[in-house]
Amino acid sequence: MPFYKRKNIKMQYHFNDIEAKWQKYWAENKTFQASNTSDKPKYYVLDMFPYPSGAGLHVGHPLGYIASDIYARYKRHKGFNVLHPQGYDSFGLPAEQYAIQTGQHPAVTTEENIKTYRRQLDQIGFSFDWSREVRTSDPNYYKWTQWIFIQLFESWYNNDSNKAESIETLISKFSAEGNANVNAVCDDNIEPFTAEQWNTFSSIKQQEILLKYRLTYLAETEVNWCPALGTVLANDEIVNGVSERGGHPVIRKKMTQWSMRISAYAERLLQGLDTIDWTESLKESQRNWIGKSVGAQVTFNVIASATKQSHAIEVFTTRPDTIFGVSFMTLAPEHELVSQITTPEQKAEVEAYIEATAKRSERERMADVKTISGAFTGAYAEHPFTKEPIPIWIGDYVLAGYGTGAVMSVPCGDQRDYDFAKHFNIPIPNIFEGVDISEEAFADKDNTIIANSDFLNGLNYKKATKLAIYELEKLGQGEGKTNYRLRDAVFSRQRYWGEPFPVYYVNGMPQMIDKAHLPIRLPEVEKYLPTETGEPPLGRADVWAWCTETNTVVSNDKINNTSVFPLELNTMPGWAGSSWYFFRYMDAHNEETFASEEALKYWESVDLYIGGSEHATGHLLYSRFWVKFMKDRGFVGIEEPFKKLINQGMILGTSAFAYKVLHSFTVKDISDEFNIDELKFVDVFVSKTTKEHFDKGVYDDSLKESLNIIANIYEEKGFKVEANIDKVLMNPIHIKVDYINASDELDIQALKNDKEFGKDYKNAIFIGENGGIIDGENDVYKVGREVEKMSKSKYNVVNPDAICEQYGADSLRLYEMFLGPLEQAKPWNTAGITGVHGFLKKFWKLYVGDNGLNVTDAKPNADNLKTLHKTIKKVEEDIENFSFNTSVSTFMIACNELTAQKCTSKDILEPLLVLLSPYAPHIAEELWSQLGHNESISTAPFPKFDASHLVESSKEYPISFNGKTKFTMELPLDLSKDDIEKAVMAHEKTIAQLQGRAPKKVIIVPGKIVNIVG
RNA sequence: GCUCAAGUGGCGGAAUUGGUAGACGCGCUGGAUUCAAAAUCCAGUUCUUCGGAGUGCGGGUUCGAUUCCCGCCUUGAGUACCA
Repeated sequence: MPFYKRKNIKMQYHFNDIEAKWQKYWAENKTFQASNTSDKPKYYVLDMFPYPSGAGLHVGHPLGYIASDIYARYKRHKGFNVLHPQGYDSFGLPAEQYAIQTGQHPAVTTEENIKTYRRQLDQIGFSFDWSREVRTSDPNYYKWTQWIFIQLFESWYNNDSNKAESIETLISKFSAEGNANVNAVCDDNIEPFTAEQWNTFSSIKQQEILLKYRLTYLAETEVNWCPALGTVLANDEIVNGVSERGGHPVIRKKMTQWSMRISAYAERLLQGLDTIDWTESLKESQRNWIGKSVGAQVTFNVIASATKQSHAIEVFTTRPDTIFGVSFMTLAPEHELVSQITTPEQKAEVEAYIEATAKRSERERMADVKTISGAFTGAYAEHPFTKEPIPIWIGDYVLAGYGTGAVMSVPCGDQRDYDFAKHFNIPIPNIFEGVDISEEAFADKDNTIIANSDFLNGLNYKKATKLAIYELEKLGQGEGKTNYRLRDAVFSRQRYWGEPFPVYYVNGMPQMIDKAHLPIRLPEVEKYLPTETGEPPLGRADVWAWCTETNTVVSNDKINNTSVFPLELNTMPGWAGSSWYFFRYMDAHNEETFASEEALKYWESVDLYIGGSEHATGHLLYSRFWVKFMKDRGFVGIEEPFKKLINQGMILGTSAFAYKVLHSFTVKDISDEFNIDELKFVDVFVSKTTKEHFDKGVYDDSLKESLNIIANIYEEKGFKVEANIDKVLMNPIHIKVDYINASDELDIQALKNDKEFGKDYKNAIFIGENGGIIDGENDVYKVGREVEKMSKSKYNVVNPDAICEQYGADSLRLYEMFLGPLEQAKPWNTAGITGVHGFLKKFWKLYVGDNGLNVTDAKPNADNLKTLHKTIKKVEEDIENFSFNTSVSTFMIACNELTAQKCTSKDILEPLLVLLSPYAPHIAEELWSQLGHNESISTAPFPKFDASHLVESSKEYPISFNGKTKFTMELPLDLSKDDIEKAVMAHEKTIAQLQGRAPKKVIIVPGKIVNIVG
């Protein structure tokens, strides 16, 4: 850089130097390290756990981090002891898939990715306390994930106390009184036993029984198996019937898996939603996922025939009030009773139907809701009240997995039953008073009056339901019941890169390894694929057996099943580590426990959690589940982990398109020999305006020109061509957004020099807005733009590194906030960043002039004070409301006003810096230090708002006629209504508006408006 | 289908309890400065037939509606035969 440009280097806003300087300062001085003891009130701000992906960050990722960072910094100014940590959810599929492809150990790639991630985060200037960093793949961390798993295994859910208890309490109940009086959440296939029986059961038998009660249990369950990924998936990992990651098909398969008895917590998870400050939409999706329905379980006895023994069908219904409307029953084709009750005459039909439905994939069944299908079993059930026979059908609209897998079909009150009845000509009795059911079912509970229903006649939904349940209970054929859609969560994954279970097997029964010997470290394997025999990747480990004598992991050869036993081959799912990480940040290096009691007590729960809404039914539900469990067992003191939660909206990309002209030519006189390569198109692109004309059917000069060019090229090569203008096509081609300027003009030279794609455009011809071939500066090429999801394939990804280099982190932070409301999806367009960058330059100039610091001890004037206090008020309100976009505007307005006022007063400019510092911390720190401070601005007190500076003596009243503002009038604020009216009526413009008419009414709201009606 | 959001200039968006619709910024237009460009600064920028009209559409409440109520349309997200 030449000398003359360098001489006042201190005077200019050199954001790169400033930002590097302060990032270094913060790191060296541990500015943001939070203490677990403080006189200040605590505040815990957390970002959702990032997975360190290989692609690094794009500008969409830091949006939430910037918002939470602003809030964290603001809270420090407000005198809080702020915990604002960051870490990595570093186990996961992508690293493993990469390992499978390249053979690289996932730990190695994960480490590299974390480095990139960290560098990118650091350059944005976040106030994270990195001393508390956690990584789920770190053995010192997953040691405690394993420990929590053991605690779940050692617990059962007691419905009487409505909480999880130690399994010991259950064992003592069993040995004292058997299981008759145990009210637990457990498997449904439990046989009753007495204390005597329990005490004589073998150890294995006892373990088998206990497994049915434990909060994490091993059971053969029907799971979602993804063959392509070679693993099972949880319900929330499947989107539209295919895997969320990769979009691979998923099939149902029976496997022995670890499961989490989250269903025990269904009601508490539902109730807890009312106590937390989350968005309604997020709570709603959790409510839907939990899917509570209140109704009754009813027993229908199957009418025994000569050949069949008696059976009973259990159904769940939310409408016991409609029990007299039952005209058939429907079982899921998979229902276990189907084969037993089907009559010989119907056997062939039923079996054919079951086979046909089994063939249909889950996806087909979901997609094809309209087709009605089913089969009659030939069997009849007896109505509990009328004792009439009811035909039993099977149909695939009844799901095996919900309720009891069987329904009492009330066609007059349920549209699906109605459609089924119509289709198979089953009678549709009407049990509703004054309702026409000739066209469709009547499902409106609120307006129901029951008829044709014996003792229920004349009752409404509520009363009839109650009475029906009462009568069923009297018969012993039913009871009130609440059902939840929420299923227990499968916890095993057939993967390598996850937490190993602290579990070994003795005679096939799982045994927990004692806490003292944790962590059980992930073993080495030579390949990250399942074994040839279909076992998970850990099946490849040579050293993966547990020795109960040395309490160590030993070589598999030593397995003797007396002292050395095989270890569990599955690993834990991605959500294991992320379900409790917020506790570890409180005390990240504790080796005695997952976090000390004092730390847990001090930090309690996360006060503000910011992240994406995609975790609604996964992470956010599982975390709540684990926290409730940990509270029950006394490990933590809170019921809900995240008090307030905000979902940041997605940042979309603004894709750029160039329009390639494609032409169909009639090639005349094709000679026998020609080189097909010479026929290769030379790409000709037309500018945006031409494309718009073309879409409207206008063939402008630029299009004609481009066709000429193409024709000429052919002619030069010896072909005669005849262009047919109706066959012209225009293909939009994605262009890397890096080469587009603020006016949507393409930098053709830069595009042609692109390392990756430049060669594709080397010979391309661009025709500009004015219709000529672009050669140098003669014309510009404009691209079309469209908002799409930000993705590599659309060439609209913007990397924050480039933004930081060109405009600085403070500009990036401000611009991300300036784009719009935090929670809304919004498009990114780099062009707009010049606005906030220009603001920062102007802001800098307010403090530093060509000759040094501008700031003086001059007394502020009334205008200066008004600007400052208006800004304090607005910025404070905005931050409290998470309306960060409007604060940025407020800063711009303040800067514009103070510049116009030529304000140099330190009394104004110093507090203004504190206001700005959460948003643009680097420039604030720099100017703060130039003002003579030796301490970081980060804990400077937030300026106090003083309303007295905003008091006005007059108001510019809008004078409106019939609600339409016509002109304004400056009037003193202390004027009475009458005086205002007089003054307004005397105004010449009022007289002109009224043209002699007398107004019907004059509305005056002092300090607001005047409205003249008439 | 159901649930939840959201529809305002060329674009991102603002208007916090009903009270001057379009703040702030981008882009655009014109001007200053410059040999020139960048940068910077100044002015203008909803539409308009210059009467007005105007916040997705149609009604309503009100002196007054982007804001409240009713009905519809569109877009996005989630969910999907849940008995």
